[in-house]
Amino acid sequence: MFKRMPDVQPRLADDVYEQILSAIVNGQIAPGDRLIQEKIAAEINISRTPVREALLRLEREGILELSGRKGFSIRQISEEEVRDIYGVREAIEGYGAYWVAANRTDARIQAIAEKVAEERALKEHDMQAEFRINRDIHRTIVAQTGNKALLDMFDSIWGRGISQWLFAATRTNQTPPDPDVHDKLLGVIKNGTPAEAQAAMIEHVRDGLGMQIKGLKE
Amino acid sequence: MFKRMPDVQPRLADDVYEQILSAIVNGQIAPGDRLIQEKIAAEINISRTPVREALLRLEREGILELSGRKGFSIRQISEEEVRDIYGVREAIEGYGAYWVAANRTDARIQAIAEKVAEERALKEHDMQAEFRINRDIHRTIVAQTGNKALLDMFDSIWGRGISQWLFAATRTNQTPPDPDVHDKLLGVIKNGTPAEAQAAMIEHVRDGLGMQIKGLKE
DNA sequence: TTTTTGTACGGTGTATACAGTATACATGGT
DNA sequence: ACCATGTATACTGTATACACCGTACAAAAA
Repeated sequence: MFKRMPDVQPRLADDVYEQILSAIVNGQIAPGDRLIQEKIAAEINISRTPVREALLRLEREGILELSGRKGFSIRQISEEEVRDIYGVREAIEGYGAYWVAANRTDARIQAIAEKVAEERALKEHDMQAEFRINRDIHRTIVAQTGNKALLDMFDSIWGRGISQWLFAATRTNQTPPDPDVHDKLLGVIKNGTPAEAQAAMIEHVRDGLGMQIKGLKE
Repeated sequence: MFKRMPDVQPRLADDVYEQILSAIVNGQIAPGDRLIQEKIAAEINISRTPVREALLRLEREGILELSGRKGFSIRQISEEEVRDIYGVREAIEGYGAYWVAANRTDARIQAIAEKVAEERALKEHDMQAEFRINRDIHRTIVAQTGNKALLDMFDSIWGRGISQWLFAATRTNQTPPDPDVHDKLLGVIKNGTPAEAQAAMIEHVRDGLGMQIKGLKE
């Protein structure tokens, strides 16, 4: 009763972090835009300190970069880095698929199936929505392992690709939003051996890399 | 000529970060010790700001935690978290071993062999030295992929275990520093199929987990 | 014009100052 | 002795102030 005090006092920096990140995902901040500490601080009526903390965190996560004294901006990543990121995804998500297939449960399969259904039900096909649901599906698979550290890695590696993903996706928007692909993947996780599930996931990720590179090259 | 200006001006926070981290690895900071921003700042004659940035980063990386208003301290992790960490290691390092075996090169094998030799040559068997060389071996394997993102993940996940590892190792210091284990692993990477290399690495990591848990339980 | 030099400005990094709150300790009542 | 209450202290989090330096632009020299 009387409401419990939270263990750790909230930090403005966390808010700012969330706001900036979702602004990137929503396309309100584009590559090339300059993020100035004081500007942001003034805009939301707080001081530079928490804003700075948020920006530094985003920098460390590879999402932003600091260009000399011209402020922060979305980091442009090279093709090699994209390949690297997808390599990590193979490692993490492949492991996740393996684990889920090895520790199969109705509840776990169900959780994933729900996300896939969400994708199928998706009406608006803007890139941001596509991105989110796609990430959610993959994230849900990894989340089924119950391994928090693994999920952290997942979030970390997906954070890096954000802007690039959206950029490439916008270019090659012939990209069909085929939920069939995910259905197939789910099928293997549901019925295949762990090794098969892992292989299917890795192949699926590789396909994504192909798209990405194609979008980058044009 | 005339020396080049570094692209980005150095930050005191990075120094502080390194210092605190190595102080942890060297055992100068033990679990339970309280890290107070002002104290640290005074000790190295800088202001609280960069110290705070370093501490926040260490907190985000799961190495430190903030306990109310009692300052930061080394984060104690549960057995479940240890298991999680080792799961991630299986994913990342298993992938690394697979990759190296699949893209075998004399130079790559050599680089790893050198580290293993270093371990064998090790004279002082204090826990910190053991920890470092062990990590270096594993890190070198992953590094051979040339995948920077993967290496980041490696560093990230190893950072979390530091204190726990040292703690457990100190307890069960019957732990023999057997370089044979790593030699065997290297052998599989050198001569086996990629799948075999991956399996060997995963098994090796699992053995490590066993030790860790044992040390934790006592 | 073109190039150099000066200068104001913009932006980060660091230091300091302020506010708020949990913790610790002391004090007094029982 | 023990518990409750008050009060000081010790931290963190946030705001503000200062220092420094690269950039941009303007003015002067060629």
